[in-house]
Amino acid sequence: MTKRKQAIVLSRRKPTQTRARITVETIFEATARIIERDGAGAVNTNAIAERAGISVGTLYEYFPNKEAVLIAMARRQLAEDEQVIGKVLAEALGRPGAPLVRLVIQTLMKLFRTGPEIRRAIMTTHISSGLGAEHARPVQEVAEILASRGDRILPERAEPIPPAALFVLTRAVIGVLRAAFEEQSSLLGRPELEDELTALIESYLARLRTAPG
Amino acid sequence: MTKRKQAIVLSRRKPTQTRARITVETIFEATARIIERDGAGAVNTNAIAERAGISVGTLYEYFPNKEAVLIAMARRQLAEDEQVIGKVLAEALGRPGAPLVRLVIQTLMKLFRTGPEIRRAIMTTHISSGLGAEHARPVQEVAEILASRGDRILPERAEPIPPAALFVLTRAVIGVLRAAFEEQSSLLGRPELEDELTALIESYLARLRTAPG
Amino acid sequence: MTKRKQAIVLSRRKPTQTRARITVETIFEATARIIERDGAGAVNTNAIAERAGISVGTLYEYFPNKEAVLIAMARRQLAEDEQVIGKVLAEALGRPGAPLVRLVIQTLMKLFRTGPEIRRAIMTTHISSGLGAEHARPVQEVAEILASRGDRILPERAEPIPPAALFVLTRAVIGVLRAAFEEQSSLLGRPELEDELTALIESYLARLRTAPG
Amino acid sequence: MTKRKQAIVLSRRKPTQTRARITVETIFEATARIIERDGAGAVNTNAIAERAGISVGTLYEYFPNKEAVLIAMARRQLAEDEQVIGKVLAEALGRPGAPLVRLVIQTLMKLFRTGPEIRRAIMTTHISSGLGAEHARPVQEVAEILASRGDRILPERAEPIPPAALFVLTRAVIGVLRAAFEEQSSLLGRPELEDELTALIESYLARLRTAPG
DNA sequence: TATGAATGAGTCTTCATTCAT
DNA sequence: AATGAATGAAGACTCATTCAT
Repeated sequence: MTKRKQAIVLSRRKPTQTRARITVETIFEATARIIERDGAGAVNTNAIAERAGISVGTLYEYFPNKEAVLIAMARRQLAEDEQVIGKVLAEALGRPGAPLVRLVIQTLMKLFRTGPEIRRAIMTTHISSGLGAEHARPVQEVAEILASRGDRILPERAEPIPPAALFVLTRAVIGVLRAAFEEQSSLLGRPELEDELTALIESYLARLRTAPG
Repeated sequence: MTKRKQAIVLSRRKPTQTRARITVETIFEATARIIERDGAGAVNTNAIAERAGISVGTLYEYFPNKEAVLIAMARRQLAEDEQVIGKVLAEALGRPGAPLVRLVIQTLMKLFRTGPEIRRAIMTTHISSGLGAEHARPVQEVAEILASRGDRILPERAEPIPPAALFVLTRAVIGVLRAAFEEQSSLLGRPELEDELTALIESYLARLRTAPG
Repeated sequence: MTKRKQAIVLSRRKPTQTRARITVETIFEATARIIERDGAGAVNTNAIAERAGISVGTLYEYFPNKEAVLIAMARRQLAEDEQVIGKVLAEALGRPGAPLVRLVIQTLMKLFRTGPEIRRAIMTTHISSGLGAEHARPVQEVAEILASRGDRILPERAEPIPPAALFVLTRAVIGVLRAAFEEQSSLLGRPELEDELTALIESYLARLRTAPG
Repeated sequence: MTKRKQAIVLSRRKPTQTRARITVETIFEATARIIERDGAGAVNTNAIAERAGISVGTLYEYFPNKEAVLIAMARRQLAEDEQVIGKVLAEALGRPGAPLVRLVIQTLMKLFRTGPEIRRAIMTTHISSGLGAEHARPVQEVAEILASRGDRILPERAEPIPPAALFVLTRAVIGVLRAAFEEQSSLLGRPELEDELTALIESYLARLRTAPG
């Protein structure tokens, strides 16, 4: 019995996981499309399953409940955001003189511009589920990198940026962007917003540089 | 019949309006308590009516649908916020040397700290209903006042603050505060947050002062 | 049609093989544990298979449907009960002067006391499936033995005990015990119950002895 | 649909409590008919509502959940049983020389004979819900009356019947009857069953009369 | 104006059963 | 023989809204 069981586990492992990933992806895709076409209110498990071309039962094989689908989507989105920003940052850090803050903000703006409806819907669930803190992770990550690279960003400052400053820095950025897309502000596409947001952060960083530790 | 009806309406107008205001207030109060005690998910018209001590029918006499209740609450909250901030600002402007920005931020922080659950719930509906822009009104108002009082806030600047700058300014502030309470950050009660947020705004204002129009 | 009702075929494969018997036993064991831990409502084929360490498919290889599992369990339990009582009876009959009725009742009480939840659940299904008559078989068997041994139990009586009397006798005993454990009566563990039940049967037997055939 | 609506209109005219009673009765009636026609497994809230000519919502206005409907039915049945038996008993006690035990058993048999499917279904739920003890109430009541009327039933006995004896007495009777209808025994309609059950109880009572307190 | 019983479409979720591997 | 992912019908329950009184 034990022998057979182990053999099966080993042999089925790979194909199962690949198929699972595909199914999950299909579910996310279906959910996104529903939000896009009919609004967040139209999201329900039956609709998701139908659009995904699977049965509700299968959906529930992958997620314990409806909320879990949205949370997983939010997390995946956040992880993707992190990746994108990380890549931009890495590239910029390797290029002396690159406008770091502006680049990051540009990247964030681009992210927020694509599929804002979907982003809003999944993030709302995410926050409602008490997972709001995860929300700022992509920017937080960047901020931490910038903070640790004090020699480049804040050359005159030896001490690390205090937590409150980091919090303000990151939440200010995403707060402005969130507001812009929540309000469907016409500024979202415009360079002024990018300029001002960059100015906000840079002036703050300049202050941090000279502020008493 | 019509004649008499009108006469009655005219004669009862004032008491009726007072009663209406009381009923509306009772509905708001009931809704707030439900959110507070059982979460936003427990809010439904029957529950509101029951807790308010009225019938669902009456509720629908005052509001066309459930969403309208939440929107009205959000608007009232926003109006109240405006009042509070306006008062603080007026007082501060009358007192030369008062730390305007800090005072406003302190006031905002206090507002966000009280009944965060309720605030979040009604604001979420508000935003979902596409009314997100109203959301920033209290701060916007202040910002506009400050901007128009350029002589005091931005003495060296003649031109009005551009819209994008105003947007960034206001949304950064509420974005930070929103994040703090959505994430239930321990920073919410602490003076560091106030300090850093004040610093953020003041450094930005300083930059605006000297920036090319 | 997902939930296809099949004709009652009690088992698909004959457990002639040792492995088959082990698998069936494992299924019973798993079912019993689920009832014990989470109640009869938690019994479902997927859960049984999972806990039994087999796949649902395998379960369906041994039983045509869920109901069949419970019925088979009930029957096995009943057969076990019969065995136990038969052994007690045989031993008592070989020992002149042994309190037959009391011994049987003691044995029955002990049986009902162990795993009452499981017993109830499987017996309920058993009865619902119209197999209630089998339910009294262990006691019936005993009663028939006693009846046939009229010379010892009812010495003055030549004729066999009529069916109605046998029915009343047997069902009264199991009825009292069933009630005791269904009502979770505190009497279940007490000697008074045993005494009174013995008295009930003995007084009835005494009457039968003298009653007109 | 129109038909139903009118019926509702008519019933709405009556006082609230009367209407409620009627609705509850309609729900019970519908449930009983479903059990009768399609078995206990066919009972579901939508079916009940449909057959009752009301909406599911209305059903849930009267009962918190499906189980509650069955429990309420069981309780009403039990109360009715009590009433019937009480009446028979009162009448018999007023008539010296009346065969009390036999009359009660006759009455019980008649009760068990009518609508056995329904009785079984609602009583099964009742027991599953841990309310099994209520199940014996009608007979218990009678037994207590008989016990307190010791002068008539057990003239030589001064002390009250001990609880265990009462338990055995009552559960034996309902146990036999329950078995008879659960097994759909052909004895249910026959006088032999009545005779033997009466004999069982009377011989036990005779023993109790002379037994040491 | 107020009432609140009634409505019923809509949602989530479960689970017995199948079948391709 | 065994597997277990997939199925999808079914069912419990909710709640925004209406309307006759």
